[in-house]
Amino acid sequence: MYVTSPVSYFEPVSIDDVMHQHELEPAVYHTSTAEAGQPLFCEGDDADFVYEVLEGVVRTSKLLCDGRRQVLAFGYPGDIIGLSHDQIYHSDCDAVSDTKVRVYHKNASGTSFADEPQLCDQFLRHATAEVHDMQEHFLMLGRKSAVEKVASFLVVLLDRVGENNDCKSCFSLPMSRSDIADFLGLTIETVSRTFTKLRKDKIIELPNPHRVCVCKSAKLRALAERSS
Amino acid sequence: MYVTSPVSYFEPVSIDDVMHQHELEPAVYHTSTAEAGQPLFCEGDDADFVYEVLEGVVRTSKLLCDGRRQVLAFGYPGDIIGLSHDQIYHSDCDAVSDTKVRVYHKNASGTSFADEPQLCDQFLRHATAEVHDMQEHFLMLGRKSAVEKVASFLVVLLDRVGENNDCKSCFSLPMSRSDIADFLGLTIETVSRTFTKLRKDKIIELPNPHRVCVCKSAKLRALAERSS
DNA sequence: CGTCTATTTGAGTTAGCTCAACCGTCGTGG
DNA sequence: CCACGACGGTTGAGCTAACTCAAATAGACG
Repeated sequence: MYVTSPVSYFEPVSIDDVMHQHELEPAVYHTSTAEAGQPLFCEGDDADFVYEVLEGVVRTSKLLCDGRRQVLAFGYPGDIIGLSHDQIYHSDCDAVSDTKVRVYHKNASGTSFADEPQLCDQFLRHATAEVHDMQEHFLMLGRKSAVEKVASFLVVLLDRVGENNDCKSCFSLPMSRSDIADFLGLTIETVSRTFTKLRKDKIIELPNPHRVCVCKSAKLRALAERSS
Repeated sequence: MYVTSPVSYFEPVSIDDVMHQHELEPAVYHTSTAEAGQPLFCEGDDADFVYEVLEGVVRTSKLLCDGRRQVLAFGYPGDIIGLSHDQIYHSDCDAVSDTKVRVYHKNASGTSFADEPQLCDQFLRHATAEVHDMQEHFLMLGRKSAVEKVASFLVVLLDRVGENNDCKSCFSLPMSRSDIADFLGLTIETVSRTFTKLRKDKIIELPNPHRVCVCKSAKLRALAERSS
């Protein structure tokens, strides 16, 4: 699911499994790739496809007309992107790193999934899980300080993609500081300063700007999880 | 749908209609009332019911352990409250004003709606519409100034429940300043000051703290819709 | 080796916060 | 019937976290 929440309750089930279970023809989907920086879709486009991220990371975002941007979510493998209630995408989606996706073609009959109940139920699970994650993100955007925001962000990634290296847990940060800032509702400078602060406090290490090693995950969680 | 977005594309369809269409027994739901201030459910409770607001206004919110609160949404008639991906509510829900709700009992088989495809499809529409509205709210929480936030909030209500009184459009504001503050990620004082500013600029009138008349809706929209 | 871009760091500013006082309404009890 | 207290809302004054603008640094790439 989307990386918006400090805790993930939802166990993703590949939509592929559901499709196969019900012997839907492979014609209704195919796989595709996108290079880092390439768009998958733009706000306003007809929402003809639903995407499942297989490899890499994508970013969904919305723009204000004066250029301010809000990153809505980073999509990691297993995440479903592009569900829309009205056949139009309401955000931009771009590949952050080189990405492989599975593309589901919308059923010709339009927006209804009622004639594919298993798929519908699966999408409903994804949608409600997404709502849940977005709610955590709300709490973060609305009520947390810069340190709490950055710590929360790192904890989500830690739990989702962290790999243990002798008592440290490391992961890559494919997105730019600007992406992180626009995700957390901060400026690039504040994000950078906050990373530096966490590094100076020996809570994390930054071998390079796109790699994080968490040394004191308990302290990091304490900073993030002032949430109940 | 939830009041989170400056623009509403989704035309709510009462779940009741869907139920009747498919001749589901009335036993699977009933109506209920809640007085202002009463809880409908709490974070952590088993998510046994899904609610549809019929009359009044409800509020969903989450708390940080130190008491900071984020109001996630205000639920107006037609809105669906309480969908969960894992059978547990992840927010509190309380009645803001005296409220009438329709209560849907979860199917005994558990979380799946696959055996009620029409209902599932309808819930999926609600869920994706909710995701859409939440995305607009993200932009607001993350990237807008206090004036833009308050203006956006008023525009949503204007479009949803505004009633024309000679060239003004009026509506009631049943929630407290504190609810509004926690919805917009501001403090009570900032909300109050912003209302005062809009009043002094003759953009709105405040006959009393819980009633708003919008005099210059174009100006209000301009303040809100710096969004694209 | 120079250029370009992303990131970090520094210095000063400000929007919104905190704390405190004040106001108006409403319900209660003398 | 009026005084009083409680509560929600408004206003004021000063503070601070995060912002803006600017400069320094560091890789990446031709």
